[in-house]
Amino acid sequence: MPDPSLGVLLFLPYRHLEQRVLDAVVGAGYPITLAQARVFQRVDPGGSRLTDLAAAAQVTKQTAGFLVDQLVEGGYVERVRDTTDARARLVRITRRGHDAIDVARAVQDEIEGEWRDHLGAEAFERLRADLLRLREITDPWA
Amino acid sequence: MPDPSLGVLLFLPYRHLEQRVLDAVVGAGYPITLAQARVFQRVDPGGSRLTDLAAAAQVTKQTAGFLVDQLVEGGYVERVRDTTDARARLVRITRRGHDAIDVARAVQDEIEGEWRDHLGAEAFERLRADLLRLREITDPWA
DNA sequence: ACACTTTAGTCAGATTATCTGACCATTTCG
DNA sequence: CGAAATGGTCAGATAATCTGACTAAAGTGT
Repeated sequence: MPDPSLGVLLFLPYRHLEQRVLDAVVGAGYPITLAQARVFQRVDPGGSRLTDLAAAAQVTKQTAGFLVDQLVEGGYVERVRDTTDARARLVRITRRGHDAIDVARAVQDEIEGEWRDHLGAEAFERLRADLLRLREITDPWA
Repeated sequence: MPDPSLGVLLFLPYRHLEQRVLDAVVGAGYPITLAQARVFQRVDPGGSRLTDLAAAAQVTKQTAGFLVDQLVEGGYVERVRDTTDARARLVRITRRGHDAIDVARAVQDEIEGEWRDHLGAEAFERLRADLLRLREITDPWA
């Protein structure tokens, strides 16, 4: 396959990372699906509203609600009252959720280390910086 | 959101690109779903076996077969005999499929142009080169 | 203060994508 | 040749996602 598109080039390492992190988290005793993890990843440390989660994960609020229900079931998050708005509730990360995040972060650091070794520290930091700049024009939330 | 992970940083532009390309292709009169497109994207110009498509797209061959059926239905690909192996068939891109690809490629070029403008030509080429190197250790097919 | 509009979230039902397991036909290899 | 591997399909189950309709609370303008 000659000259893969930038889209594919972005996707390949993304999927590699995602899959390895997911495998590690599940393997460490935190069963979770990919779809659940994609929402979980977006939960703000201070708690998130369902609507915001849905927007960030680019799914409907129904889908987000469905997945949050499962995350609650798994013990990773809890729903608490939003004292500032009686319609809303906040999705908040539990202790167990934080434990799972710790596992994820460790694997992520490990993988980033591999990438740094392969590219060289300079190129690695450059890559990160370039991606951050790209985010400015590709992330509606940035 | 401070300091997003590299995973997220890779994902954001990827999704942006994918969504815009998909919207354009569908808008140009080539209805296709995301899942179908992800398989379609992997069809080799010379034709691909289902098993290879499945591996490249990281789905089971049943799923790949299901999606290829729909691509055939949409007129984007056809299944032809593989003269070298009577068990196999080749998935081959049709004329209509190539037309759809032309639309996709045009949008993709447009987006890459935007990125190049934003990052500067030098950084853009660097990014592409770094991602190519990253592919060496993240793509089982490279 | 009251009607109107917007926002947060849920309920119900349908569709799409995906998997596992079992199976058949053909090819490859000892 | 016979056993094992390979390419693919069939059947059935589950996961993820959507659209549409709805309730309740908040915000807005006169």
